[in-house]
Amino acid sequence: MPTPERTTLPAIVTSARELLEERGAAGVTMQAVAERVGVRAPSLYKRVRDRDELLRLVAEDAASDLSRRFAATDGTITELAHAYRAFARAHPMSFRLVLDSDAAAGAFRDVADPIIAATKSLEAARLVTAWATGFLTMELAGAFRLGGDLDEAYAFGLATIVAGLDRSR
Amino acid sequence: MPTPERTTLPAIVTSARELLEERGAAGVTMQAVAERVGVRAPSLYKRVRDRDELLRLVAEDAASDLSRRFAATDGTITELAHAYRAFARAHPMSFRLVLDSDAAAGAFRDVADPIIAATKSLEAARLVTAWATGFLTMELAGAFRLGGDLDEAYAFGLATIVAGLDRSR
DNA sequence: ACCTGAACACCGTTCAAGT
DNA sequence: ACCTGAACACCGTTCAAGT
Repeated sequence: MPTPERTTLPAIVTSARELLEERGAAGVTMQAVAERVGVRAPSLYKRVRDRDELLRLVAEDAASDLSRRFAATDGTITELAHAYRAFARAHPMSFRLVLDSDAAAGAFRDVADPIIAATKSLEAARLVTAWATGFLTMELAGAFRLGGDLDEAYAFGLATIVAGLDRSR
Repeated sequence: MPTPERTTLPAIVTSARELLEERGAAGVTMQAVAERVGVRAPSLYKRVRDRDELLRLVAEDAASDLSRRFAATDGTITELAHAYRAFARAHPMSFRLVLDSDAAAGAFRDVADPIIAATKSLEAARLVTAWATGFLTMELAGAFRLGGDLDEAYAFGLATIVAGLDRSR
């Protein structure tokens, strides 16, 4: 006799992502997700193979958020860089999860396109993306300990890279 | 009646770091470390407050490795960037651990100095460090999926940044 | 067809008891 | 003074039994 579904995959992913931001990756336990979604932990395994797959789905959800933010800009490097930083600061744990190798499997695919379009070169896109990713990783990790205005530092970095790209043309 | 010490803190940190590289951060369990060091898990708590502190010590150990590599260069940006990449590829898990916020507490301190010395400016040092850190994070995560020679991409990035820095002077 | 309690293996950590 | 077995709380995961 069929039983009504008491939850859905999207609800599970959403709850997991909330827990990720609230308590960090270690806080995303199957029990906590299940409780938030109104079900017992074993039931989650009807929708998700295991915790690793759930985290991968969360990473993909975050990546699609980011590409939506990119799509909402005018497509210039400056605005893309701004949107990237806004995303990282709004969802720091998601940002870090997306950078995690296991979770990032395909998450960066859609994200890369607008940057390549803006820089008109794969090499240039990689340079800008690597710089922004490293800057934000270090900013979120609190690795910029020597003072200075981080907004300015971000602007300076972008301007310097753009200047270097112009010169090499 | 005193008991002879059956292990030491350095031995524990070394074993933990080996396990980190062999099995990833999740493989660094107190039991695995204890076994490798020839002791039972509860004994580790005589030398280390908890697993988090052990991981912090491992991160500091890795960071001091890196600054030793920096000290072995001639101090130019190019050589520093090269040494950074060589370290990341030789110890990918350690590299990622050092970037982890909890573990990186003070790990980056010594590492930053030679880069500031080479670029002669805090802003420039941050730009170069952010770019290299992001590049290596993405390289290790397999995020550069669109082909191309990564050695060339790394050289191109560095050259472009240096050109940009020259121009803005 | 989905949900659950019970169970298993594993983990971090504490602590009384051994030497 | 250090080491250990036993124990506790917690976690991911499986599965037979319920509806």
